[in-house]
Amino acid sequence: MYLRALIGLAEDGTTTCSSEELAATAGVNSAKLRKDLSYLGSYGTRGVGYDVEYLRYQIAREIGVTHDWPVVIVGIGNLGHALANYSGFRSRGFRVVALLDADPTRHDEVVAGLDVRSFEDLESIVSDNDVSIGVIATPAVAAQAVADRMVAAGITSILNFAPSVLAVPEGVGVRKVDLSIELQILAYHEQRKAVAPGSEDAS
Amino acid sequence: MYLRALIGLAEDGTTTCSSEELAATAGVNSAKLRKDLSYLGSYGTRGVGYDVEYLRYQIAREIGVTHDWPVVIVGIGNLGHALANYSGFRSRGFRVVALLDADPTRHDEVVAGLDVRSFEDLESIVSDNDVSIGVIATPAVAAQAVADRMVAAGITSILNFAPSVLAVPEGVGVRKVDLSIELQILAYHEQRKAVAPGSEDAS
DNA sequence: AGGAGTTTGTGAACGGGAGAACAAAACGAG
DNA sequence: CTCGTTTTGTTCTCCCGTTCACAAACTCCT
Ligand SMILES: NC(=O)c1ccc[n+]([C@@H]2O[C@H](COP(=O)([O-])OP(=O)(O)OC[C@H]3O[C@@H](n4cnc5c(N)ncnc54)[C@H](O)[C@@H]3O)[C@@H](O)[C@H]2O)c1
Ligand SMILES: NC(=O)c1ccc[n+]([C@@H]2O[C@H](COP(=O)([O-])OP(=O)(O)OC[C@H]3O[C@@H](n4cnc5c(N)ncnc54)[C@H](O)[C@@H]3O)[C@@H](O)[C@H]2O)c1
Repeated sequence: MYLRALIGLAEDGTTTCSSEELAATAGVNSAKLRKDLSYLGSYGTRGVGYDVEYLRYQIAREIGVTHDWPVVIVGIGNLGHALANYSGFRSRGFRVVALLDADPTRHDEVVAGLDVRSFEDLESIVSDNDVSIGVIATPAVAAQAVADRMVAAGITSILNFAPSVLAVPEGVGVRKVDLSIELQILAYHEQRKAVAPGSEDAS
Repeated sequence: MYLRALIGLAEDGTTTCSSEELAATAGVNSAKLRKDLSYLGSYGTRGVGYDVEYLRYQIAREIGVTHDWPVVIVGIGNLGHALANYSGFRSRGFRVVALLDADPTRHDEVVAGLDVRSFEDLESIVSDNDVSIGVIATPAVAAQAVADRMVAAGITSILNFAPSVLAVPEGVGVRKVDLSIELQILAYHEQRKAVAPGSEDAS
């Protein structure tokens, strides 16, 4: 989030910023921001603030997005199409190297300049491109099988959009994005507001 | 997550389950699950476990998804199309009542059985359908303006896919889904694995 | 050079979630 | 009816993220 805020500030021509400004831009408390940044090193100047470009590079280096990460997307349905066409990944250090789908009727298609390939090609694509990050956008029933195959092929980080709990070996990272649950959380707070007006907790 | 796990168990024909089973299905610790459920009430039977159907209803009621929530989606680009076509929302208690876009060339289109309408129609749609939840899938630069207008129209919960920090009045709920940040978190752990093998923290 | 004004970096207090552990409750067998 | 078994509900403790508050460090002005 700080990296994103810094990129925004840099685009606006800001060269220097205080922890207060940066925290406001990122939407967090300034003490938290300073403490977070202090874990990376002492990149600020007391009485002055942080150099936007310098701090931006330092955070990017720490996160590991100074070079591009190759990514494969599996499941080129509604969501897979959107992800493949999303330009934001490219500009944030990720490069989609392949789109895979189990459905042979999809293999003719070209999406975002890449042709949809067979899921069978996973292993060769992963080893040829040194891919370590995979995105799962298949139906929930297929997600575990896809994940198993990804892990076997050498992928060690998975972003899962399917609403299912994935079991993976130790050392493999998984993050889950579950849109229905996000909506349900909103609905819960809505209901609370309706039931107990005045005592709602706006988080 | 528990609700989803319960639905899965119910589909498999399970009528009763222990906190241990349910926790394993949902991917959490059983003590945490019991504590979470205890906030809703005492719906289990000691020595037996939980009745799947009963607990499912109780959780759905507590969350507020026993009836459908109307939802509007603003920004029918790549992501908006995917969301509009997603059947999972409907089956989890959400009903997309309108698709809005500022671009007039999109207004001819029909997506998922709904025609894309002008953003100008927001106010009338919200009041006619009693909509309280809005989804933002526009570019980041437009997100704040869209949010302001949503709030003015009466929407009190926003799910934001644009990578920007939204400022909203007290009492309005906002949740953010940021796919790039999810990937960056994965990349960070990847880099740590590469730099310090053996000391990785698989979360 | 020195003092006033800023802003960082960090120690200390706070709050809350997560897990271990156990008493209370339900059930079935004898 | 009683005892043993199972499983919940809850307490207690630990740990970690967040925030406050302040000394240290830097700039600028006189
Ligand atoms: N569309 C959305 O906006 C949205 C929102 C939230 C969650 N999701 C979740 O994302 C996932 C994908 O959603 P969608 O709407 O794109 O579904 P979809 O049905 O449109 O697409 C799924 C694709 O996966 C492919 N597939 C199926 N099994 C496969 C396998 N074993 N290996 C490789 N590919 C396989 C199918 O051929 C299809 O092209 C689902 O789990 C859904 O719940 C989607
Ligand atoms: N496509 C993805 O997979 C993806 C992934 C992550 C994040 N996002 C984010 O989601 C948002 C949408 O992405 P996208 O790929 O669908 O972009 P897109 O450009 O394909 O679609 C954006 C749509 O919003 C409409 N729009 C623009 N300004 C508007 C306004 N003021 N009011 C109403 N509608 C407006 C445009 O006409 C367009 O149809 C972006 O903020 C993007 O960063 C997208």
